[in-house]
Amino acid sequence: MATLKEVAKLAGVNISTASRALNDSPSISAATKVRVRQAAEELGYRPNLSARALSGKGTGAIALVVSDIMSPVWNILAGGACDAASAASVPALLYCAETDADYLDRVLPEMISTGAAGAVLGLHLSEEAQRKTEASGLPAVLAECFPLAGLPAVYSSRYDAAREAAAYLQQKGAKTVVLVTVPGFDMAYNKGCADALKDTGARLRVLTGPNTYQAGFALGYSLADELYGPTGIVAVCDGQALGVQHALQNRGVRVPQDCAILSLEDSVLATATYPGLTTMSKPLYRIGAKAAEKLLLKIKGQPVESECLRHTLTVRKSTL
Amino acid sequence: MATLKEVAKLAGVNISTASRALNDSPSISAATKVRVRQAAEELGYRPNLSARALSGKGTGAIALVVSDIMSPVWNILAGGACDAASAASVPALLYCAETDADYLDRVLPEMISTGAAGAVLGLHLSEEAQRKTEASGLPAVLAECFPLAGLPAVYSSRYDAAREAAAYLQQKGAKTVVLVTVPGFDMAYNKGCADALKDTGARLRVLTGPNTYQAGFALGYSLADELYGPTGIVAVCDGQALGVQHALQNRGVRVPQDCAILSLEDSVLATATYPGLTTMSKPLYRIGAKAAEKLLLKIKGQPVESECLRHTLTVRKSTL
DNA sequence: CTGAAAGCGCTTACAG
DNA sequence: CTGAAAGCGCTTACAG
Repeated sequence: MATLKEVAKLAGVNISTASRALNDSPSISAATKVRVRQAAEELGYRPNLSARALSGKGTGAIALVVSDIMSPVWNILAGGACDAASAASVPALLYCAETDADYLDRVLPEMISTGAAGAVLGLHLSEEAQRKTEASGLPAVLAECFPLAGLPAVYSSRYDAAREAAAYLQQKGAKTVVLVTVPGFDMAYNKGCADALKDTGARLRVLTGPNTYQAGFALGYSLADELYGPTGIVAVCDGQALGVQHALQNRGVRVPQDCAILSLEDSVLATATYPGLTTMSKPLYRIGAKAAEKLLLKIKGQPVESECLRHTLTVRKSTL
Repeated sequence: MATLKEVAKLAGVNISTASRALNDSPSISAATKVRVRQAAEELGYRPNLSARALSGKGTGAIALVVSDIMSPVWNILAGGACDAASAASVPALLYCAETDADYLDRVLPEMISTGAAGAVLGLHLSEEAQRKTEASGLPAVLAECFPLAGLPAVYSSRYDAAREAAAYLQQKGAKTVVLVTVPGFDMAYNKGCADALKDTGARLRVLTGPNTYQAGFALGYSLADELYGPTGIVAVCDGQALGVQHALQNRGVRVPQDCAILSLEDSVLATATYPGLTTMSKPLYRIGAKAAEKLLLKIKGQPVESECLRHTLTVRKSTL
């Protein structure tokens, strides 16, 4: 790789002039800039980011941490953040951290050591983890994680999604709404459903199980025996939703006629099934992208605010 | 962040001694090593990777390039590579490149500029792109991409997967095997199926369409009219396979009794459907992990060989 | 508008 | 076994 020194030599200027020309400093004559740029072009010059980092500017690299890149949900968020980073031509470092402890003990120190300019935090972080991140001084913005400390976040409202989903099903005729969720998950889902059904005469049931297709299937199988009258299911994850759906269909329950199903995710699973799964889709790609954009602003010292992005209802065939 | 200088001061040694102690140089007394390490621990010292990179060692960061992190296939490969990198505690830079041109014009120069020590190339690269990568001097290993130039690769055999899939269906009674593939895809799939059916009396049909559920659905719909006798479908991707399956079922074709379906991927889609999709699964996670491990070896100067990893047959309910 | 110099935090010959 | 010094490739006050 050509270095700045060689570029400067070819352009016949001092290395510091070359540096300024390439960084578009206002105190450099247009003629010089042109000359230096041509030289850089000719040599295929690419700045060494490590050197740049060391001399003050930082590599500009941002870290992207998600709980699991292999999940068909977090990978979308990562995709949005990655695209935003590449649009701004800053490198993106990928980290996976499944637990708070792993994040705090391993990932956070590693990010700092690597010289990341900031981090997009696309995973569920406790208040303590959020506080410690802020205390570390590393600029960070949360992605699809509710802000509990001072860090800004880009996220979608689970409460709203659940409330609108339950309301939608109730309006379509459901007398019973079943919320299928995961033990330990955000209670905002429960509250949203409950609020939507208040004073409607429809009742709410809550079923919990692991976030998997198999668990949903088991839940659906037993649910089939207890279905009386028009029912709507709000599932917190696509996998669960499909498991429930297939078990019900297997037991002779017609979807959506006897029982409608709506998921609060919107992964590949939602479209690759028949009948297609209706979803209140989280804008994960945009959340990832926006979080990265805000991070870049924050790194530049600009103030950034938290932002709640709207989900959108995508009606497919699992609801009326 | 504490610097090496502060650690050295606290340990009462010269900075170069501190550096060597931390890097476990053989020419440092055990007692000194202990002292320096305690000092580092006490200060929460973390080496500045940019500085290290600049002074010769490289950041050690490896680049991870995939065609699309949002795909439920490539994200698994990325997950394997990411885990391997973190096990070796080297940072992983994530890049997405959908085309050869984007890879060559944007990603490759960026990786070099960022000072990546090497790259795991988890995308389909033409011979030219492979050659240019090698010429760039950046250590690289291909992941799930057939080696066409000098770069080593970790991949699975498409020919074998297709051949075994077709043979399996034929043995289960299929008189016609339909290969559902994507225009422009590797012809090894076609050849594998053809070879498997040679001299069996079973015939091969090839249908092509985009790699999507919708395209598969359309294909399946028209295929339903032309089904005579026991048929087996080998689909190159899960999305297509499911589309075909659902369309057939929709048209009254029983899966697997009238028509068996086998996919050559094994994404989340395969398990989150009913009946479950039988697959000849590519070991994508292991491919990603192994490619990263080999890359790390290659960076250290050790010779590495290409390796073909076996797929495994996962029988679910879409075949007899 | 441009140049000479210092410095970022490390590693690694070179002495001792 | 340890220290003093040079150097990696940049950026940025400080002079001029």
